[in-house]
Amino acid sequence: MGTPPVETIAGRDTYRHGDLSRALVEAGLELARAGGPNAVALRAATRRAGVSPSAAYRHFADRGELLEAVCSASQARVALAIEDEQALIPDTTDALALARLRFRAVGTGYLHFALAEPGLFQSAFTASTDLESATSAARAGASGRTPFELLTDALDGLVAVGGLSAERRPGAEFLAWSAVHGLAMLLIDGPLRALGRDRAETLIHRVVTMVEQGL
Amino acid sequence: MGTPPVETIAGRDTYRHGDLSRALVEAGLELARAGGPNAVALRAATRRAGVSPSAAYRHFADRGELLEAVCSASQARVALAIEDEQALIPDTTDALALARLRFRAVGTGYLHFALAEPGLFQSAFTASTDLESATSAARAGASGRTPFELLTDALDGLVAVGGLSAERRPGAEFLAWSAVHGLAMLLIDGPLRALGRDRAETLIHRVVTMVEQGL
DNA sequence: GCGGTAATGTTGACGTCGTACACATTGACC
DNA sequence: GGTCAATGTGTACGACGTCAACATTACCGC
Repeated sequence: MGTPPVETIAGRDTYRHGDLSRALVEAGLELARAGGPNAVALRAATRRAGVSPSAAYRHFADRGELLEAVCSASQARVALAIEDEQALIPDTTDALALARLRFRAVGTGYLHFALAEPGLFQSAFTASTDLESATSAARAGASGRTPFELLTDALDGLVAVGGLSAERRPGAEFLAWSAVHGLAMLLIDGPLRALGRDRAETLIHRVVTMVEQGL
Repeated sequence: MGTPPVETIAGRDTYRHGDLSRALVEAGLELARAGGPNAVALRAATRRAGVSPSAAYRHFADRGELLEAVCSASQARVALAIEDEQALIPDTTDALALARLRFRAVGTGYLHFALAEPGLFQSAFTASTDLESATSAARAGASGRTPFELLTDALDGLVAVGGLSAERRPGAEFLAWSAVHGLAMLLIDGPLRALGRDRAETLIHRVVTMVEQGL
């Protein structure tokens, strides 16, 4: 007799959670959105998932591994933002103009995401990542490409239509990335934090133009 | 009778410390050098200063204020690095060439410091700072100018000798800073972390050139 | 169907951190 | 010389990451 213990464990009727790994990453994303990478705490994430702190260790070796998963998920969102920006480009028969617009959209999409979701943006790129992992599937958007790959694609597209000489192509992704990433950091974290939306937009346009001309 | 308590408190014979504020900042700098801004812990700093944790609160409102002081000190070192780089420029009568070299030295000094002292560099610029505080005396080098001011000086110098049109001058500091700061981040923290010294040096040269041409 | 095993979650503990409060010590000034 | 403000100490609390021992359950071969 006696009623069986339904919901004895907060928000859960079974002993097993079911999909804790994903739940922790999603909780981590919320924490990152609100407070950046430093706010991604193991205990806070497990609390949100309705699970005891140690449970996280069945899925992640330590906090760093959870943070890395959150980082990958954040990068995937950056990729989506870039793809969205590229999708706004009107149809054109001018291949060169199109390639240029696609290239610019990488930068503007990147920067608009940084402004719209500073916490996620910081988590995406301040948590340490190396070049190999910058091209891993977990960080890709709808097209299956990571932000870094979307950038190299755009540069290759420029070369294909003569918008960039092949001799200047090698390493160009790092030049472009540096400029755009740096502006993002200054706008979010740094001395340009207090800049108004309009001024920020102007700067974004100028930086992307500088890259286009300076490559 | 009985011997008076000499050195009862670790590394100190008096109850008062004497210069705790400075000692804490210096301890904080060591921590930052070794582990970046996240490693700047109040308790660790007080431990190194041979003082109890609460003592720090007589000089800093909270950890954030200590971190900010460490940040200022780190920026002062960046300024010194830039000044050192500029001091290496050989004498020339060609005013334009000199202005260009002085401008480039800002970028290369900045980036060389980032590579040589990544922990300090991160602490200098990731701990949030706004534009007003980017021009405060605590962050200045030997010349009394902050890194940001050294950059604006170099740009003004370029305009003065015709190396940059006056119409392109406004906001140019942000373009230049973005590119250089972004590369620093990618080299230290980001995907370019594993790059060799030579490749990094090549990239540094190219980014500075891109800025020069793209301004 | 049944029992064992591996996967998954819980409990309790330890050492770290930031911070607050009450208390102790001391230099400096009337 | 006594008082006061400045400075440092001790103790405590809650949050954090992490570990080891234990509990519960899904699944797989019999």
